[in-house]
Amino acid sequence: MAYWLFKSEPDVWGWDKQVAKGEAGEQWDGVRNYQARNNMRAMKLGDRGFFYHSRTGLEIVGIVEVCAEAHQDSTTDDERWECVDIKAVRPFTRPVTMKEIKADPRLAEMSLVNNSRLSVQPVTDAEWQIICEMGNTKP
DNA sequence: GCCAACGTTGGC
DNA sequence: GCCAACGTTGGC
Repeated sequence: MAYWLFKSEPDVWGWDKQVAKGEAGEQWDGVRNYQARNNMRAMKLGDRGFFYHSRTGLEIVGIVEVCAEAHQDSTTDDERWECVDIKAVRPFTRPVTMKEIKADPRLAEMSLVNNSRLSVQPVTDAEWQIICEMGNTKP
């Protein structure tokens, strides 16, 4: 199983809205960046991801699961853009902030740290474990 | 609200 | 196919 990180702007689509969608989940639409789209194409059913709040939160607030593999983004007719569906799994016991992530040398390779503009990113197994521990949350 | 970093566009 | 100009993102 692979791990990922999804960035949201909480003003537009935050963790609470994601939780409200329940088991059905919701498509992660609106991505208009090839690298981010390619990451979504690589996702498999059951893959897990961190749910990150950018701009007004700057912290990882929860864990999500891919509940539908890549398909056409229904918010556009442009066939280039695809997205997956994700559903909330559990919130972080304690959110892990960008500050904490930046302060840990083991996490220095994360895109979140060195390519802040990529909105859908891969996360390694090791990074996943470390961040879950930091948030006192079951992986 | 500012601005650096990055991705995309389009003229040549 | 290069690269300058432009638009967007996101941390601060």
